[in-house]
Amino acid sequence: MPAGGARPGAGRKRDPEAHRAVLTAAEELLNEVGYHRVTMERIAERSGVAKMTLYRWWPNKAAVVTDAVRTRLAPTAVPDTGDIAADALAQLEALLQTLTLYGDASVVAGAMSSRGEAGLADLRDILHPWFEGLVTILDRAVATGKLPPDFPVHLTAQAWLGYVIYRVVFLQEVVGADNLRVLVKQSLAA
Amino acid sequence: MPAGGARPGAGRKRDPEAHRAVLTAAEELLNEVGYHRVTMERIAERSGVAKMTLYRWWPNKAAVVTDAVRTRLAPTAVPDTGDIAADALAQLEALLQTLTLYGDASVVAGAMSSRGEAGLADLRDILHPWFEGLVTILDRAVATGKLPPDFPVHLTAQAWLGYVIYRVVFLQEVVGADNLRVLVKQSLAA
Amino acid sequence: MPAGGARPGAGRKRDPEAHRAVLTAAEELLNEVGYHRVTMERIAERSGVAKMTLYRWWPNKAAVVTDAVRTRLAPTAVPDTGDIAADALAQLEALLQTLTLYGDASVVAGAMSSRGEAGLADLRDILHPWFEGLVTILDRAVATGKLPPDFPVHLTAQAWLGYVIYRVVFLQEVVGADNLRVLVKQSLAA
Amino acid sequence: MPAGGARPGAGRKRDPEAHRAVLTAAEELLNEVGYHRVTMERIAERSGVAKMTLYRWWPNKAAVVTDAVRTRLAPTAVPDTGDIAADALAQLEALLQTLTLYGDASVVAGAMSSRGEAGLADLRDILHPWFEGLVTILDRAVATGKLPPDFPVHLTAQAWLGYVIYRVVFLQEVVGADNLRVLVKQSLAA
DNA sequence: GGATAATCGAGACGGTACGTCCGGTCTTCCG
DNA sequence: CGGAAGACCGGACGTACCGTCTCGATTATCC
Repeated sequence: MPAGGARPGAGRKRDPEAHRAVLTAAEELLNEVGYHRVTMERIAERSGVAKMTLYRWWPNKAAVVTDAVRTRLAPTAVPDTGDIAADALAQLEALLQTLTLYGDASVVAGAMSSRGEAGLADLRDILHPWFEGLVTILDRAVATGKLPPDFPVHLTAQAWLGYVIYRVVFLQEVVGADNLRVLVKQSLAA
Repeated sequence: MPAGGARPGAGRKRDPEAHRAVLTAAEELLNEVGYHRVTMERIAERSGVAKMTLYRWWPNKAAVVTDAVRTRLAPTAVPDTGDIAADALAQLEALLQTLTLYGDASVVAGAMSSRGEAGLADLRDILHPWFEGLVTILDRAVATGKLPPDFPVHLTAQAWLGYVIYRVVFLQEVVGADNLRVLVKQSLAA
Repeated sequence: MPAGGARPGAGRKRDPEAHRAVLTAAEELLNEVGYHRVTMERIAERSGVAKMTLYRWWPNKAAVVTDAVRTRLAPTAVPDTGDIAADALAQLEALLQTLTLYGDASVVAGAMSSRGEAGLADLRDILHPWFEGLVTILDRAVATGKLPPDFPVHLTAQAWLGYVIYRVVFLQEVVGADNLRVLVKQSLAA
Repeated sequence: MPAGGARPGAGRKRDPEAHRAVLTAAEELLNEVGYHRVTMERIAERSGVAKMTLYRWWPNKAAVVTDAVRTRLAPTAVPDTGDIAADALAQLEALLQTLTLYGDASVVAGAMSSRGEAGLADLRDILHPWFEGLVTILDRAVATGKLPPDFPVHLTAQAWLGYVIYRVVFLQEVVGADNLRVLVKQSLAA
C-alpha cells in the first residue's frame, strides 16, 4: 500500500483541445440549426467531448453558446476619427453586422430562451462592450467640448442600442445605414 | 355513404367557458410561478381543460400565454392633450408599467423563450399597438405643424420603444420617468 | 306550453345504410392495417358515419369489428358424410382457413387486445359455433354407435379447437391438413 | 477531436437495482390493478425509475410485464416418475396453476393486448418451456418404448397445451384435474 | 299538417397513456 | 485526477384514441 500522498496541484491539466472543440462545435451548430435547437447533447456529440466535461466548465447551454460567439460579437475597436457622428455611425453599423451574423435565429434572441433568466445575463455581457464603446465616443465629445457638459451620454447610447436591437432582434427587420445616420443626427442635434 | 345530413359548419360549438378558463389559468400561473415554469400541463390541469383542447386552439405555450396577457398588455388609449411631449411621455410611462406587470420573469422576455421562434411573432403583436400609439401622437404633431414635415416619425417611435425595451427587458433595470422626459425632449429638440 | 304528449314508437328509424357502411369500413380497415390499428375514429371517417352513431349501436371497438367479421367467420354448415373423421377434418380445415382470413393480425388475436376483457367475450361468440359444429359431428357418431357412449365429446372438441388456435393464433404458424388428420385419428382411436 | 481516450465498453454500468425495482413494481401492479391498468408511467413512478430508463431497456409495456413474470411463469422442473401419464398430468396441472396466477386479467390474455403484435412474441416465449417440458416427457416414453416410435410427440404436446389455453385463456373457465386426466388418457390410448 | 321523437353528421371536449427529448448529475474505467 | 462513455432521474413535450357531449338538420310517426 503506497503512502497515499495527495499532492495538490497534481493531476491532469484541462485539455485546451477539448475546450476549443466545444466552442467550435457550438458555433457551427448555431449556424446550422439555430440557437434553440442547439443542445448540450449535440455539442458534446459533435465536439467529441463528454457532456460531463461541458458541465464542468460551463454552467449551462447559454454559457457555452455565448462563450462561443463572444469573441466574434465583441466590437473590435472604438473608432476615433474626430467626427463624433461618423464614429458613432461606424460603431452602430458594426453592431448591425454583428447582430445579423447568425441569420434569423440570432444569438441575441436565442440567448434569451435558455431555461430561467440565465440567458439574459450573458446577453448583457455581449451587449455591454458596445454600450461602452458608444459611451466612450460620446464622452470624448463632451470632453472636447463638441457636446455640452450636461449631454445625456448614457441615455443616448442606450437609445441607439435600443433602436438597433428593437428593429433587428424583435422585428427581425433589415436596417439600413441611412436610418442610423438620421438617428445619430437627431440625437446630436439637441 | 349513409343518408344523414353532411353539412359543413355543423358540430358542437367551441366552448367559450373553456377558452376563458384557459386564459385565466395561464395568467394566474404566470403571476405565481413565472413564465418559464408555466407549463401546458399545468394550464390544462388548473383550467380543467384537456391538454388536447389546448393544442387544438393554440400551437404552443407562448401562444397561450401571449393570448392570455394580450388584452392587459395593450395600450388603453392614445393620450391627446395637445402637448406632444406630454402625450409621448404618458404613453411611454404606460408602456413601462405594462412591461413590469408580471415581475422579473417578464412576459416579454418569456415570450421569446418558447420552443422555436414563435415567441417573437407574438411579441411583435404585443409591441405593435404601442408603436402605433406613438406614431399617432407624432403624426398628429406633424399634421398640426408642431413638427417639421420631414420629421422621422417611425424612427423616433422605434428609438423610444427600443430604449424602454433595452433597459427594461434586457438590462432588467428600473427606469425612472425623468429618463423618459430627457429622451423625449432630446428627440423633439431637432 | 303544449300538452307534452310522449308517444313512444315515433322518431326516425335507424339508417340501415349507415349500419352497413360501418361494418364494411371496419372489415376493410381490418384487412388494411390490422386489428390493433383499427380505431373507432378511422371507422367513422371511412364509413362517413359519426362517431356518436357508432357508440349508439356498438359498445366499443371489439364489438364493431367482431360484428363486422362474424358472418364471415361463422362455419357455413356442418358436414355430414357419414364418415366422422372426414367430417371433423373438413370442419377443422374450414376453421383453419377462416382464422387465416385476415393475415398476420388475425382478428382472433386482435379481439383480445381491446381495452378490458370485452374482446374475449366476442371471441367466445366467434369460436362457439365451431365448437358446436364439432360437438354435433361427435354427438352424431355417439348416437349411431360409431363412438362409445362415454366418449368425451366436449373435451375432444375443445382439444381440437385448442390445437388449431394454439398453433395459428399463438404461434402464428401455418398448419397443414396432414397435422389435422393425425390429430383427429389419434383422438378417435381410443 | 480532443485527446481523451475514446474506448468502447466505458461508461456507467446498468444499475441492477433499478432493473430489479422495475420488475418488482411491474409484478406488484399486475397483482393489484390487473394487466390492462398497468402503465409504463405507473411502473416508473412506483419503481422510482425514470420513464426514459424503462424505454431504454424494454420496448413497451408487454415486454416489461412479461419479463417481470417470466420466471414465475416458467415450469420449475419436468417430472419424471416413470409413469408417462402421471408426468404429463403433473406438468399440465402446474401449467394450469401458473396461468391463473394473476387472476382474471391473466398475463397471458393481457400480454396480447399491448399495442402492436409484440405481446404475442412474449407469449410464445412464456409458453415454449411448457411445450418443451411436455415434449421431453413424451420423448422419454418413446425412447423407452412405452410409446411407438412414430408417436406424434409435438402434435400431442400442442394439442394438450391448446386445450388448456383454449379453456383457461379464451373461455376463462376453471378446468378440473379430471378433465386433464381424460385428455391425457385419450391421447396415449392410441 | 304540426307537434313529438328519434337519428344522424360534425366535431369539440375531458381523460389517460403514449413514446420522445433534453437538462443536469452520477458512475465506471482508462490514460 | 481529467476526461470519454454512457446510464440515470426529472419533467415537459406533443400525439393518439377513447368515450361523452352538444349542435343543428333530417326523417319518421301519430294525433
